[in-house]
Amino acid sequence: MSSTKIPSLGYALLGLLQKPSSGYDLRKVFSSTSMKTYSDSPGAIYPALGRLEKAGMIRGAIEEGSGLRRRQIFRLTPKGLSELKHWITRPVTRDDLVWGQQEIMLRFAFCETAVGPAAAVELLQSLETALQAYVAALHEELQQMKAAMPASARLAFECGIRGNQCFLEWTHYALATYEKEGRKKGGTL
Amino acid sequence: MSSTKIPSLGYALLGLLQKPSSGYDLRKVFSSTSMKTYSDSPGAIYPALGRLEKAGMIRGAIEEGSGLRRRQIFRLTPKGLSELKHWITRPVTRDDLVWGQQEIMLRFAFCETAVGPAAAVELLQSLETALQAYVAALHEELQQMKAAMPASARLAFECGIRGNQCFLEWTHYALATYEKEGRKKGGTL
DNA sequence: TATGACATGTAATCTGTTACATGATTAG
DNA sequence: CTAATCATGTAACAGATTACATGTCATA
Repeated sequence: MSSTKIPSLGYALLGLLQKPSSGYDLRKVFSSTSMKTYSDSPGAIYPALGRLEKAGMIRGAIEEGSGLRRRQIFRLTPKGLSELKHWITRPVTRDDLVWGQQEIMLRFAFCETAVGPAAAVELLQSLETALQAYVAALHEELQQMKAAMPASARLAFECGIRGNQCFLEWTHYALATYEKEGRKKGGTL
Repeated sequence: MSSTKIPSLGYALLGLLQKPSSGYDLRKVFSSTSMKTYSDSPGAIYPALGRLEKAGMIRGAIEEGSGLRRRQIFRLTPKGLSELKHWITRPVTRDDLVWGQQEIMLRFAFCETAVGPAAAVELLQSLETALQAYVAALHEELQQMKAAMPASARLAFECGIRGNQCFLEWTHYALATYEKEGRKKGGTL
């Protein structure tokens, strides 16, 4: 629907802004904890927030009078929440896998709070399907090329296959976890 | 030694140029096979080759008279080979792990042909050490945070841990493979 | 009053993406 | 002759990195 392309960092910010935060808060999330893959530099985050605000995805309000220096607190707009949901719920493609789990995991991590547990299960199923095909294709590629590769190159390739296989097993584990949760709460999937 | 910073794509090109190739050859490597993570667009590769040539890492020579259109074949210079070796053999840091296996695997894949099998074993050992510490740290972080996380966020975190654990197991497998190779050839490690 | 943490931003530079432009050679 | 493939590039733009600049507040 919206034609503006949002880079990965933008979606990370949208997801985190489900809880209203200042730019500084967001930087701390990126610099501490996991998510260190995203830059915590102000030169990345403040311009990104500016772009999101201009696109109407978030709205900043200066927090007054709380003693400290002026802090601008950003919140998701309805449009921003909608965009976040679209990004999360779209099916997993081969390209998503080629270009690293990073972004898929971000989608999954935000899924439950932004869309709901049922969407998390759907995302996992989509991921499972895509991974099965991808792992099979990688196996085939290895068979065709392994004769012409030096040992280290072959091992590096095998590492990629194992990583994706591990990822696939994780989807089973995650689905089983949701099934258990579902039974406990008696929800309809 | 050399002060110019080379981005990941630059090292990928240096590694591939162990076999002299044209820009077009390199693009095909990126677009087909694995390594799809690197862009195959001419706007990325030709400028990158130009920078490497200006830095004295590679040298291009126009291939004449072979019937086709002029093709420029690039070769590693001694300086370029030295830079490649330095990049491959430097110890694996925590940051290398945080920022994805991608680049480490590239180093490993080129290791055997650029430096030799003994260096591959050293790289694997360095990687193993770094991974053990990293996995332990991730486990600890999970323990501290799991109470405050929604299920999907916790599962996403666990996915990261499992992935690194799988990666660690791969290093054992790869080391075992090299040990076997070493015994077969009677080399001294 | 000086230091450090809080908090926000800008400017220069580099790299990558997208899209376009060019030209040679080969297959139909 | 025309289209596709080989082969190389450029230009405009978006986004990230790095480094710098600014200013508040608490505390030692």
